Amino acid sequence: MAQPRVKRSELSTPPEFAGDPIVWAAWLYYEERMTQEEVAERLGVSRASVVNFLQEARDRNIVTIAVASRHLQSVQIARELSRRYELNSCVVIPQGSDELPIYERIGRAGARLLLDILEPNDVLGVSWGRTVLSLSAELAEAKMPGVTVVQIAGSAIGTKEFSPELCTTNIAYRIGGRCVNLHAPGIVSRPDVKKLFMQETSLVEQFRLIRSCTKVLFGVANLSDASTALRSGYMTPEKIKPYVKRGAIAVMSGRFLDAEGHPVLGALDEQMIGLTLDEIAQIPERICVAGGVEKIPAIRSVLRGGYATILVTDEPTARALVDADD
Amino acid sequence: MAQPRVKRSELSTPPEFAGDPIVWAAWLYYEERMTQEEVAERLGVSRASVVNFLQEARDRNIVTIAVASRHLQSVQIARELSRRYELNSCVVIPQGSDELPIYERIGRAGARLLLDILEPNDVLGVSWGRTVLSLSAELAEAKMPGVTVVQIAGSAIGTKEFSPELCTTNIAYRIGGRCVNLHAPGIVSRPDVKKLFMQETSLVEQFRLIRSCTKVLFGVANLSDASTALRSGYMTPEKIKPYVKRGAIAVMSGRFLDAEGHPVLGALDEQMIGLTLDEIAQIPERICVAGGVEKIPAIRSVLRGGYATILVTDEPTARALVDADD
DNA sequence: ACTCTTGATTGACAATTGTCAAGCGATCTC
DNA sequence: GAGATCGCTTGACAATTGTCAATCAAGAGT
Repeated sequence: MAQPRVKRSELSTPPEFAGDPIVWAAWLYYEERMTQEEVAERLGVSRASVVNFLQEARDRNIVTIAVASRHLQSVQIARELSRRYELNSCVVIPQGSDELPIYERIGRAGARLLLDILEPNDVLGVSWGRTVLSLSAELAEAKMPGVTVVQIAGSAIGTKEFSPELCTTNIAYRIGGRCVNLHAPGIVSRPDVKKLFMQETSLVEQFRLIRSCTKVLFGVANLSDASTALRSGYMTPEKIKPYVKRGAIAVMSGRFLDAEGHPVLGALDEQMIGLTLDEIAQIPERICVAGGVEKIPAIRSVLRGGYATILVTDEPTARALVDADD
Repeated sequence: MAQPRVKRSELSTPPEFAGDPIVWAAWLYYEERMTQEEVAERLGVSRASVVNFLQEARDRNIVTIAVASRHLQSVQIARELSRRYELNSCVVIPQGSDELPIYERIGRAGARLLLDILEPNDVLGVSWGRTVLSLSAELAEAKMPGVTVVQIAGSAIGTKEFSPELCTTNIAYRIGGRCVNLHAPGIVSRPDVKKLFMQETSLVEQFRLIRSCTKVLFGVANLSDASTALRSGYMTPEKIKPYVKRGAIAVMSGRFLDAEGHPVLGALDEQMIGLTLDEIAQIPERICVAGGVEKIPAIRSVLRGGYATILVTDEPTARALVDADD
């Protein structure tokens, strides 16, 4: 039954068809449940090659393997969190291998969830940060007709591997939607400079769009430890000092919150270009992706303030949030 | 590090949360790439249980594993078929294990493709048959906003495990769309009975909807061998005799075609309730799911007649169709 | 014509995964 | 309350899968 074994290079294989054995190996293995040995025989290569084909098929997203986010939402601890903080929905990922940093693991769960809840013609506001960037990188490709992705907070300088725009462009590209970036810094030097920027017609239009967001996606940072905001030079310790003095412990989308979830306003707010906390709270569906024990107080603050309708986090953090007494 | 091993039944596990360990096993194994042993340790159960959990997770579609249909379309033989018969797209599945019947394997590929090409607000016409039924059973659950699924050919009596309505209801249920079944037999006893039926307001409305289909899905049957149509009592040998005499070799959606792909009309056409071939040809996107060497002449006839814009078939059949001389 | 480099392929071995019969405990029946 | 039954769990073994260093083919450079 087995065909004679031929090396791939001996077959007349124009380069554009080189994917064939990979696709077929994937089909036979994953859909028809043949063993790798059977696939190898059918394709006329060694089993080791089949292993390589399958690896490449996964890498190139020819096969997709994903845990449906609605099932993560039905996990007990997720339900408890939803009830406690009146969330529309909540995803809790189990404590797993520590090989990947927590924000990548949460980013992946957030990516699955985002695809499940995005609807055609949504306008998705996107803040920026480490977890949001991970989410954008983990997103599977999918066609979501008519979706617009807009940046809701001005940019920081950006390091080699991280620029704020990457969050929006990644997401927009993968879901095949329109991408609208804010062409403005997140913090300008003086309040009057902000006014100048905000009068620019392009920014006026962008803000009109931003205020029509149907969903928004953001992370949360601590003020105490080295967050992306600090490391990226977006904020400096002296700039945030007055906020800390007045009780600020958390930052979301560049804005400050105290432990109770109340906004902490200050001079800097008049220099920031991006949605305010009040404006974010107007958006119907607000997805917060954040986890890790060090962020617990900050996340609690966001939840108490009612700024999130959906939370994606990890198990230890979720337990701490449920156990917290108000 | 390992938690003490506790039996699931010793934990306070209200039945509605019984899925928890299954969901988490799935996440840890498939998303975090832990080994089953690590998962077992983390969950405090034996590895054998993890195997069972993962099995159940797959069965219950908590994890989905699927080969993207657009990659099957890029396979060489599929491109050749597309060029040869001017198809918009073509999916060819490789010859695999013979454990599953050919129509189930093609049904699965068709299911993947359907999800890829369905767009919001589509009106999908669905014929009925063995392969279409398999497709409907293999379809993954997904929300396709605003899609309507309509039956385009009246029903036959239906056997225990197969009723024509199942094709439409399955598809509609899984994509979360509206389901419109034809409440009429596929073949009535006399032409004047058909006229009476067609004047019924409910049928008039249904046919108006059917004629607005944006996509249509159908199989093909041979006339020579025992097709579903014959086995289900929908047609009888004596009824189809006149058609065979005049060259009919294929049936699609209850209507007859000759080897060249030309319609073969006859007395029976005036007793059939359902779309005519001409009406089907008006629909913009026409998906034909059919395979198996015995169906080659019938499929070729459908392709020659230009009744399909998308074909889902298997490799040996595809090769035969490409090699055929016109 | 020879050698070097690159990238795909392979066989042999190690690790992981699937199977299955036996075990265990909860619940039901008489 | 003994015994039967059902469903879930487990340990041990068998089968499958992943790894990796060695090999091979083809093209580039001298």
